[in-house]
Amino acid sequence: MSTLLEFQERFDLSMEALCARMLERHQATIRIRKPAVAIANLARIVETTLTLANAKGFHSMSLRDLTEHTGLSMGALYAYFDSKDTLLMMILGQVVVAVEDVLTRPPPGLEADPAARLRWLLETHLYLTETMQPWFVFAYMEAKAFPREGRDLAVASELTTERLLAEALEQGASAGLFRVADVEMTAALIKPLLQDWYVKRAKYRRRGIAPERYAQSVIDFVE
Amino acid sequence: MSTLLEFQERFDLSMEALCARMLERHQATIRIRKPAVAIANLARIVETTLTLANAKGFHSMSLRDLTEHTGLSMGALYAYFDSKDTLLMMILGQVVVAVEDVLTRPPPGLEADPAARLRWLLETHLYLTETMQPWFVFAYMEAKAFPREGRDLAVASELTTERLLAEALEQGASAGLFRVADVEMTAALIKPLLQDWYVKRAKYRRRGIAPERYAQSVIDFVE
DNA sequence: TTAAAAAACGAGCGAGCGCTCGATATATAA
DNA sequence: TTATATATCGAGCGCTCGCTCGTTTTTTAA
Repeated sequence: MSTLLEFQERFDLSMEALCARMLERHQATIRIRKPAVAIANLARIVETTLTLANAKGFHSMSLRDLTEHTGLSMGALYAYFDSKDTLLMMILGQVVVAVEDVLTRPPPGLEADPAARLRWLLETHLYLTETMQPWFVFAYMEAKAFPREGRDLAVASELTTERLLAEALEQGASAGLFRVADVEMTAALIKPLLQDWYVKRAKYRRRGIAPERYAQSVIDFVE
Repeated sequence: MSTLLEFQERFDLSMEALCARMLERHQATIRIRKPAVAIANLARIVETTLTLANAKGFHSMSLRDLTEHTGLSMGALYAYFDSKDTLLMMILGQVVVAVEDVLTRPPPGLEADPAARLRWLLETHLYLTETMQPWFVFAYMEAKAFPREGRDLAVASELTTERLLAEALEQGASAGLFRVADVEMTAALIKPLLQDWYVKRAKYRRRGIAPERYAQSVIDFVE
């Protein structure tokens, strides 16, 4: 059992770190040559996009809104992406990469203990989505507006998470530790509990529920 | 314990019935005088709007898309609503009315049995959202794009559902029937399970899970 | 100090949007 | 049949959108 702070020390998911990785992944399209400048402006662009898009939808956010709130001009924005859809895909891509990086690399020593493995998975998922909350809300809410390629990516990423859950349950069930009638169905019921944490974040904040507390509630609920 | 079919016999939630009620509620704005004509065209408009908006978002659906798929002209559409936002509000309003009609009127005899009351609530919620699935997906996904008035309505409707759940849990807890540490938290955790049914309907359909089966799973999970 | 490279600027483009309105077609009743 | 009420039509208006590109400003290095 660990805490959100411990998680955030292990993984650097700050806006700067995420935008640095974003820059690497999109060197081909980004026309800005100096990394320091590129990362700083990317951070402003992404920050603003997440705020505006999560408030009223990506499609309803115009690029003129974006120029106003970032202080960058139309032309400057297009040095960082070559279309509005590309901007969307850059953000979505970073969410998928983060899920890959964090969730598919459990710390060693968990293979033997199914209960601990499941607990680690639930907890880590909650801490990840807590740290990158606006990113995950964006990916979840804009999913249907993604271009084809992006929708496939989002669906694949969703399935990865659900498979990780199912595997952990399966291991516990065959070790005789869990009583689960239907592994897939149980995994399918856990997923919305994890999603609700970031989609309805305001609801839980209003009630003063900390991420550690929610993690414990979900673990209790599942066990 | 009842079935989806029994539910659908008790409540007429067919497209025609819903559009008939819609016509009553919007006599002031709808310029068509003959009910038969109005209901038939409303049905086509709403059906198409739900399909297109749920596929790519209400904002991305243009009124020209709507003319193509309904066979009605631009001018004809504006005999049924006076703005695109009004169309959105008409659909949302009908969802709210349906929730009011169905969920706040439990059959008599349940007051004494908290377990049965909770079971009825979960089951009825699932059957309602199953019957009006595209309507509920629409209300859920477009919520943030609603005009102010609409967002308030949606939030109020959400709270009603959560309060009904909390009340049922509360009654069971104080009767000593349920062991619930935190009534509000438990209600907050049940909500996403009910929502997942209609939001991710395709996932459950792919797995061949019937609404009765899901209802039973949620009831088991909760109990 | 100066010339080249890098970054930012923002008016203007064509396209598509929500919406209007005078003309037209259809149904109803005299 | 004719007159009136009802319903439908769709070109066109003003506007905002995503995006471009010639120009200007800032940074870098000789």
